Amino acid sequence: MLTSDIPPNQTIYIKNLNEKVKKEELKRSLYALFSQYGRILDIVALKTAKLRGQAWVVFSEVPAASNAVRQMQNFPFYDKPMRIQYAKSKSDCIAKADGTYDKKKKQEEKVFRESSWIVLTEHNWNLNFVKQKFPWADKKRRVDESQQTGSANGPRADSNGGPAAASRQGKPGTQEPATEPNNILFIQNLPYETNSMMLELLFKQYPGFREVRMVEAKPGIAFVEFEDDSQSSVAMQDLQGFKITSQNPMAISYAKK
DNA sequence: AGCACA
Repeated sequence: MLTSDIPPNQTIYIKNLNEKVKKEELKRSLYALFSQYGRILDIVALKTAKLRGQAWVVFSEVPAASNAVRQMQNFPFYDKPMRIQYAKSKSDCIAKADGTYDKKKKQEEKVFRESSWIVLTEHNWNLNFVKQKFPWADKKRRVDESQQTGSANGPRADSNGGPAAASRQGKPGTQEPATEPNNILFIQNLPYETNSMMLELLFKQYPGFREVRMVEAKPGIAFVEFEDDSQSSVAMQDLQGFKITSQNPMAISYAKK
């Protein structure tokens, strides 16, 4: 997501902070620095591997956040220029005040994120493993596939893991796939327990994602809609063969028109 | 680089 695409939020997200500064000191300094823009309701800073060097400052009003984003952009702070954006989501302290905070839902999301992280890790591990072992096979497969599907994208540089079909084996129950590109993808061979949230998590990382539709009457299949054919094709190539469970490589084709 | 609320 382009940073300019993030809608205004009363919380700002700051990165490129000096990681050596202790958490409490960091919060105090951020407070001192940013309270000139408005009332600060909360500051969140964690020092976990993933979150160090970042902080969230929650203002009571959006305009305060806007001014802070603009005016403190690149401000040298403990010898490093701050990089400031709007936060991508609402802070818990706001949601709690709103009454929109839902502890149960949050917990579910967290559990799910953790489990899908494992799946993703496993997925990428498989890919990298296969790529190292059989680079020729991987390349060949990709060429074959892009010809076969008539995709406009063709083989492309791997960014976050590359195509997923490395370990695709037989496709039980696969019907004759539609070969004509479509902005809607047809997913088969999903494990029974798949829900739309899981699929959304996988597919929404690709640009143009619109929605997941599952067919309650028919477990194991789903439709995933993108804005256009080329965007659906990218997702298809990348997630082809993705295993939600080790038994279930996804079989992705274009939906029939 | 990295978007959370221990």
